[in-house]
Amino acid sequence: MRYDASHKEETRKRILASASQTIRLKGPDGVGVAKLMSEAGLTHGGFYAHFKSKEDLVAQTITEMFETTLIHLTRTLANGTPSQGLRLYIDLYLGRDHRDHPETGCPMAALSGDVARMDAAGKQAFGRGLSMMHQVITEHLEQIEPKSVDTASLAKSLTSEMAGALAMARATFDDEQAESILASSRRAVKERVGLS
Amino acid sequence: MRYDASHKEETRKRILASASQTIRLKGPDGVGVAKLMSEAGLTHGGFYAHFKSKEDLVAQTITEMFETTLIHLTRTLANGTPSQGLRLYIDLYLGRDHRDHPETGCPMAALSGDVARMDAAGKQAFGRGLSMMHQVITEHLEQIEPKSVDTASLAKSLTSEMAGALAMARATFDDEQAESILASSRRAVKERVGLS
DNA sequence: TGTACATCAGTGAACGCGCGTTCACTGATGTAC
DNA sequence: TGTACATCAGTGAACGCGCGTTCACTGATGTAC
Repeated sequence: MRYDASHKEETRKRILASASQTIRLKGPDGVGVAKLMSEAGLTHGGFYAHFKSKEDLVAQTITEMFETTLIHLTRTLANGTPSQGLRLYIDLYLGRDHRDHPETGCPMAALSGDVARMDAAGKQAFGRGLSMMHQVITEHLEQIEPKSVDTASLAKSLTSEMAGALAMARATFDDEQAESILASSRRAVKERVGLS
Repeated sequence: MRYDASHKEETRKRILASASQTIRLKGPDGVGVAKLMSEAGLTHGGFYAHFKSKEDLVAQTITEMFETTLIHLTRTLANGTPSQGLRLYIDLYLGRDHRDHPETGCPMAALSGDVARMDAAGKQAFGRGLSMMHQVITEHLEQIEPKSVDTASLAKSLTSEMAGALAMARATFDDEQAESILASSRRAVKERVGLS
């Protein structure tokens, strides 16, 4: 059973990758350690060789989620001109596919409520991710409207609206209502960045 | 131990009132039935005389929360002129006090993530509340800018931004970052409704 | 080259605990006679 | 008016279960001699 030097790290990454999906889907309190380990093809006993506690795992998955989300954000924004890239990101973020797939989607919309109830580690991971999202969007906005009074402030406001709209759309049973919430923010966000 | 006709209903309301606070504070999965009952001065066994299941209780508390929130919204908007009322509501909603007290605050910011993972009853209660919030804000916006192209759409967009900003502010450990997120949306929301 | 031993990622039984839910019971009071 | 009984909100013991965490163990392989 002895493995090469990188094996343990690979296993840790595998646990994180599957946990980050299940946690977004069921919530941090919606899955147990045993389930998370079995999804990674392991038994629960080995968990504590990789993580200090379940809380630690959750904080680490939050970091993971934001890393993946940031890569996706950067790639999407790079499609076509800065304006085209931004339009695409807005449509994807506030689209039906994203609404229906929290497991691979933005952690801001999926987990902010849970993180608000966590202690330091989780909030710090979330805050770091949030700050990177804001930064990437701020820099992108500067390419589009270099004269905006406060691009950083606009980036935060837009991010909050998008995450909020997605969270609201997911929290209603009425499909039409959900779509109308997303459509309202799709329109408003585009208008606010001069894409109307 | 026999009580008058209204006693049972009063007890139910008392359970709902204390549960609605604890559930916003700890999350639906963060408190058990026994704790919720003891907070209402009762023992856990009596729970099922009032509610079909814990899920049922959670759905009913969501309705409760929105009712209280709507009363508060309506009262706040009625302060001074329509513009003054709206300004006050924005400042209170996106203020430090609201951020620090989810237990008496807006259910949209506190519970949307959890509701997204619930089944029909919870989502329906949330969707109904959301729809009433949108309606009250739409009607208020019409008093301020009767010429806006689509007041209902604007109301939804603003609501999403405010709920999103509050949720983000609560999910970071860094006080300055949280304040900056709230400040960005305070400014943006006011600007969007012509209160700058 | 062949043997003995150390390493350590992963296993699985076990822990105490709190969960949601059920149910036989209590006992104060309203109602029937 | 006085007694027997029905009602039913609330009690508390008990249920099976899954939770997070601990720990003695396994066993394939690298290393020492």
